[in-house]
Amino acid sequence: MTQVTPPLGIEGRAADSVVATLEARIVSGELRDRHPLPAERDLMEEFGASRTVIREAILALSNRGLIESKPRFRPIVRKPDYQTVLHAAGNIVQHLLTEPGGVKNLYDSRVFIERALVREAALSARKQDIDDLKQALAANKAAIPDSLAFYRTDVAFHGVLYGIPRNPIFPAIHTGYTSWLAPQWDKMLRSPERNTVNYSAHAAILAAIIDRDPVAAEDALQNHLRAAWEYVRVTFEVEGDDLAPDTAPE
Amino acid sequence: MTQVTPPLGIEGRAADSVVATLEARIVSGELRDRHPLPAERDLMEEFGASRTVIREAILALSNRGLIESKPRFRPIVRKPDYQTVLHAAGNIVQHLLTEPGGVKNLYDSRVFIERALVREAALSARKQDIDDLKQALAANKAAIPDSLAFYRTDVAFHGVLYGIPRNPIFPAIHTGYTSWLAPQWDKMLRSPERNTVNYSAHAAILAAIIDRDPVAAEDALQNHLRAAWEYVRVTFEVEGDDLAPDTAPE
DNA sequence: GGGTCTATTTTGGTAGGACCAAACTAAGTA
DNA sequence: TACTTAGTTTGGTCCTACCAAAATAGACCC
Repeated sequence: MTQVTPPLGIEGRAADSVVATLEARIVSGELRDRHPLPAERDLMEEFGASRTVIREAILALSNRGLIESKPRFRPIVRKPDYQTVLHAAGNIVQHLLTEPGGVKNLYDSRVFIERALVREAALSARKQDIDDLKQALAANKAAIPDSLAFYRTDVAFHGVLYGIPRNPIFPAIHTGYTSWLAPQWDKMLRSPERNTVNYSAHAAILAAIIDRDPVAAEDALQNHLRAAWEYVRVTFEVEGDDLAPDTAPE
Repeated sequence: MTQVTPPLGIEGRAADSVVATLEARIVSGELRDRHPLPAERDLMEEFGASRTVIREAILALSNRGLIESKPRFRPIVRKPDYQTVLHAAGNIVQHLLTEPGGVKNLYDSRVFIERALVREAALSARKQDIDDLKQALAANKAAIPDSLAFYRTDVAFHGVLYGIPRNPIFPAIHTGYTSWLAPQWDKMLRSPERNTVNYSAHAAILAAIIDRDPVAAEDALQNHLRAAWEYVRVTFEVEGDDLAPDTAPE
């Protein structure tokens, strides 16, 4: 009845302006991080929009990672960081991993990155970095009997490598890799024997870094990750060879 | 009035099941790529859900990149690929770039990746790769007088590097970099003189690759990108020094 | 017959109202 | 002060209605 339908011509969707405004408020801090979003009914009053539009906007923000929206709870504002980006990408990555060669591609990219990381570490790691690696390695060694703890220290050790470039993008990538590849990794059988092998590999990498030998570091890292891949591959017959994308007969 | 409110207890949001089903149909190909999605009213009949729920699901899929939804047009199905991931991340990346040091961080990560890429190229580029690089370089040279065309061939040259590992993730990363950094890049003044400098840098990189000299290739690449950064920095006083995040006074 | 203009039907976008159940608050009680 | 409970938000879902733009069908002309 009381249908006005404003301009609309150039506007596009009405929810977009709401999204943009809320987005700006979140990044500006006007809507504080970790705080709840105003109630939908308040927002619709403020924006003069219907609840439909407000909900649509909230949903969009939620899907973009700017808002954390649990089932029946008040949405929580999440100021975006490098972590958020990876989180947003996560959904789609899951699909890609199911495709033939998907896991291999992702793993290979990880190997590629980490090869460059250890090389960088060997060339320009600071004393602090070396100390961090030593500490992570020690924790790694101590956790050999406990496979679950070992996994955590394993991740932490690699995480130190991602921190060396002093670029927040790399730690985000690291958590991306670990979370995305975790499902594959979790299937892997763990044992103290296996842990010992991995610990030795870590030790070799660190030794090469301390020796300032980028080639040795890169080799050690590559051997380490390649061996790990072979281990999961032969154990579970994951798809994908060294180079061939592998024709998985549907 | 006719309110039933089914189980709901464990279900969570009703749209989720719709999202999951449509998601499965898209990846399975039942909903074909590049084809329009069924009408909302058809979907609500099929799923026995209200239009609200269907729209919510469509919006979610759209924000995840599985659907391309233009203002008033029928949504188009987009089977996810490595490109989609980057696209989905794009929105948030934009915000991060506005923060102090954001552009620098992203650019540095690009330098890091490409250093590793040219290194890899020098070590294991195939004849085909070399030929592609030669061809891209020739196009680059021919485009020196035309700055716009030069930019395109510039991007293409770097793109060849991203293709060498034969991993579809890298080309996706490349388009991510180019699209995300494009706004900064576009502000840069272009000129045949500047183009000549960049062309020479490309030539040096290729020469080092052909010589199978990874160190020289990496150096050439690093010099090239660092010079390019310096150029835009001094021209527009972009925030960010070599290491210091730099306090940009608002 | 093929192409162009027009009337009709579809379809997405938005509004507004209603209801439920879970979450939240506040009052009241032990 | 701590716990219970009644009342009040608030998010989730459904429904009906309407508009305008898009898609389609049909009439029309060349």
